[in-house]
Amino acid sequence: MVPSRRPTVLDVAKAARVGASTVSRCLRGGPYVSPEVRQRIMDAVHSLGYEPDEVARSLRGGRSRSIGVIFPQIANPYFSRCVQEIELEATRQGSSVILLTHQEDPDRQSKQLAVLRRSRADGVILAAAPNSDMEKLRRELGTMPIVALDRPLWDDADVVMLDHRHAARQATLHLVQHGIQQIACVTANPSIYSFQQRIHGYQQAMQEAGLKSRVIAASDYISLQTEIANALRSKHPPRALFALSSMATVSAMQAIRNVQPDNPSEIAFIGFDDVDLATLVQPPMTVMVQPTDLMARESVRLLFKRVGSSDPFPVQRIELGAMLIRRNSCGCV
Amino acid sequence: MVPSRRPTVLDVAKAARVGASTVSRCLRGGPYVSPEVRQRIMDAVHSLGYEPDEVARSLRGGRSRSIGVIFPQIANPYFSRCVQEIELEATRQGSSVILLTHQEDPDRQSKQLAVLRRSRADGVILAAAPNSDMEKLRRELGTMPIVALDRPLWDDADVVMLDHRHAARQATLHLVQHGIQQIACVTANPSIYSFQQRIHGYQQAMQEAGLKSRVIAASDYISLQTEIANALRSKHPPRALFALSSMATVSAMQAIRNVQPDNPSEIAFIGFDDVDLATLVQPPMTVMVQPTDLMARESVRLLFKRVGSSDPFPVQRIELGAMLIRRNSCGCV
DNA sequence: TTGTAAGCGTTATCAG
DNA sequence: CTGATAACGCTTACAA
Repeated sequence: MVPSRRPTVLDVAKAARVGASTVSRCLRGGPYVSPEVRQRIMDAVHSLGYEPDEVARSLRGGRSRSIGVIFPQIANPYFSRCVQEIELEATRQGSSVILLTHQEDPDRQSKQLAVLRRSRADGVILAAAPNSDMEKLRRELGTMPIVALDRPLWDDADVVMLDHRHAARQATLHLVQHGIQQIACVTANPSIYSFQQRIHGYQQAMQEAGLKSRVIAASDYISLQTEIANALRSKHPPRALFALSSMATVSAMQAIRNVQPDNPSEIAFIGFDDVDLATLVQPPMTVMVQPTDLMARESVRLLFKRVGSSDPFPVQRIELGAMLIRRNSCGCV
Repeated sequence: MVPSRRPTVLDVAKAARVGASTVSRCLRGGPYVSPEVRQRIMDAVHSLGYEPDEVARSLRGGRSRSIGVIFPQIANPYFSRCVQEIELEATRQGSSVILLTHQEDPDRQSKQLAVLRRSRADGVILAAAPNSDMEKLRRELGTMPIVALDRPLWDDADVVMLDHRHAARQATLHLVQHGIQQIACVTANPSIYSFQQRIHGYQQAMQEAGLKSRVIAASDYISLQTEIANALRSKHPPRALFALSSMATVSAMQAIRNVQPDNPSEIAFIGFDDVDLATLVQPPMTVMVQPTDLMARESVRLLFKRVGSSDPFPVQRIELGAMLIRRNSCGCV
């Protein structure tokens, strides 16, 4: 009878009347196996339903065929798309994904890194929490290669991200070209790198245009909305809003609707990251979209290149451009 | 000097001048360790920076402290929220999440299950692909406990899901109560269980009301939109649309806009799952929302209960209710 | 209370 | 070409 426990190489070896190492060699496509023996082994494998045990493999070999992904959170159009694409690419490469979130908290991030170290992840893709202690983080990585996504780490760490500054500058300039002068920028938690850079890009564009910048920030959805509404009702209200994330986009749209229910197009608008119904609000929303899939895929590929080759190649810092999808909220017709 | 390789129990044992098993016992909070020895061990652990190796632990102990999550896809408001909540709860329970997608393809699903088996996942949370061969799936699980999410498996498998039928029936009835008679239901791929059930719920409500049902289905975003537009332009167009998913929601809204750009509120509308800008389209969108976080959390808890206790307790089939968020698109004022 | 030794399932090494 | 054997790092009997 078939033993109730999972069959091991030894069971296969016994059934095929060969040694364990021959089974191993055969299974991993190694040479030095006579066709005849190979046949016997394969038969045994199938009849026993043998499958190699990844855990034992990892212990023996060092490689765990899994990569860690640590993101701030997942329920957000940008990160969820990244996760999807990473999963697809990792599966293609025969690795699995251990998914962890740090919720923008460096301490939680440390814990999650420890999880990956202890489970011997082959590498890490990380969108780091703000105020991370980089020296510490570097140590916490141990020997795991890392690729930063969306937010860079230190100088000689691979990173794949948007050219946040440039993207924000372009969006702002677009608004300027529509002849608008009072342009405010609205953002969630500005201690986050990507938002910081976008703020800089916005400010730079405003300065170039000789305009005064105005940043509206708040860390949660609701208070951001209130802040924006206040600004809109103030003495000198902004005539255009540039939202730096999908969360800020929703807050801003909400605020506009509350303050200006009858004529929302009075206030020009550009959002960041495409949201579900962007085409269906009135006026249809102009947005900066990131090449999310590309970024995610590249980060995985880069990571696997690091994992694969022990001799290091030059650091890669990939900064991709965003695309402005012009609909009508910006003032375009 | 500290060895360059990661320290092991043996290094700690040596440094603390005790046996390896004492270190192990001490670290896992076992009894039978004198305070004095414990101190020496702890010191050694800290000075060496020792961390137990999960891989070795799994190999020895059977438990891998990781659970597998197989979803159709992730870039979707419903599943991404589920993933987020599952990650949070799993982390709380000291396990990590291996995230996999099957893209509604049973073959890919089989492969992903194999991944989990081979990496000895402690359990699986699965939203199964349509047309899965349940007998096969059951075998493919091996000894891993499973909890079905969103879509059930076989009779004696735990499941946490929406009462899809009831939810759809309620939404439909709500439309009926507004005095509308021509109500069409629009859905993506109707071979998916949850959509099937929602269709049944819709049909049941229509029948109860003595009305004729009409289901508009297509498997991709674009063709669904075309189908809907055609229906809307037909001889006897529906006067209300009930979309069964967020994807269908977007298609439907798009179609309404294309056909009826000036007066979108001519066509009543209820969507499924809250989308980003649901409050901001005109008229604000009425939607059925699922208790996503609760469902995700419960599925993890249930799974861990199964993993923890070897003696089986009764099968749990948890069906939660959805909530109708009444805004204005349904006809409410 | 503590230490020794035997695995867990694989694979690399190195003799046959 | 093939097969013992020794790790990989940990835990769990079983002895001491």
